[in-house]
Amino acid sequence: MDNALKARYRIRAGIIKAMAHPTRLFLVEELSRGERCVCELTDMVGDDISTVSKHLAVLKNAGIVADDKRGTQVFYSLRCPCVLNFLSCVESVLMTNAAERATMPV
Amino acid sequence: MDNALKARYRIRAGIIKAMAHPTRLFLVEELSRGERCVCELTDMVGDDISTVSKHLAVLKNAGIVADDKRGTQVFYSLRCPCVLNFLSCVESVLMTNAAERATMPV
DNA sequence: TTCTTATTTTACCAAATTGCCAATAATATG
DNA sequence: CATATTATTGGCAATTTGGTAAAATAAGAA
Repeated sequence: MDNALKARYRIRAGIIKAMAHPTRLFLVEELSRGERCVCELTDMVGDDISTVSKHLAVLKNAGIVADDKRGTQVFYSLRCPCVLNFLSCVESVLMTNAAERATMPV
Repeated sequence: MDNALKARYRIRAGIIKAMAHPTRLFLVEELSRGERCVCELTDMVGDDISTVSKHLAVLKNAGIVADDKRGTQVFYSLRCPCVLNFLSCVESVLMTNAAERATMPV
C-alpha cells in the first residue's frame, strides 16, 4: 500500500476510532436525541467532568460533534446524523454473532 | 450509568474498535469485493504476514469476518455487508469537515 | 473586583495496542 | 519421512490511550 493510500485509511480510521469507546458511543447516541451541555452529559455518564470533556474533545476533533458555548455552558450536538447507521449495523453484527452461537455445534 | 448499560456499550464499542485501524479498515473494504486469502491480503497491505493475520483475528473475534481454511490457505470474507454503511458515513463526516474548513474565517 | 459555576488543559501513571521476529502448527508434495 | 508453503501464536519494545487530580480559563453574579 503506498503512502497516500495509507494516509487515506488513517484519516478514515481516525473517525471510526473516535466512536470506538463505550463512553463516546453513549455520548453520540445521547446527542442523537438533541443537544446537551457538558454537565448534563457528565451526570449521565458518571465519570469525572474532565474525562467527559476529553471524550467530547475527541469527538469534536474527528468532526462528529459541534460545540456551542452559551454563557458558562457548552452545548454539544451531532454534526452528521448518519453516524446512527453505525449503530444499527453494529446491532446486525451482534445479531449475526448471536445467531451463529445459537447454532454452534457442542 | 449502571453496570449493565455500561457493558452494553462496551460490547458495541468493541465491534467499532475492531474497524478503527487503517489496516483493518482496508481489509474490510477489500473483503467487501469478495473473499481473499491471507497471503493475497498480505501482498496488498505490505506488512508482515503475522501482522496481517493478527488484524484479521481481531476482525474475526468481533464477528465482522468469517474464515474458511482450504488446504494451506485461509480465506476470509465479510459476514455483515452493512459494515460498508460505516464507510459511506465516514465519507459524509469528511465532506462536512471539508465544507466547514472551506468557509472558515481567516 | 471578588466569588461562583462550568469547562478545558496539564501532568502523571496504568493499561492497552501495534508491529516485528522467532517459534509453532497444519497441510501438501516429493 | 523430509521439506516447502501458509498461517497463527508468543514475546517484546515502542507508542498510544484513558482517567483523575489539580491548575488554568471563561463568563456571569454580587
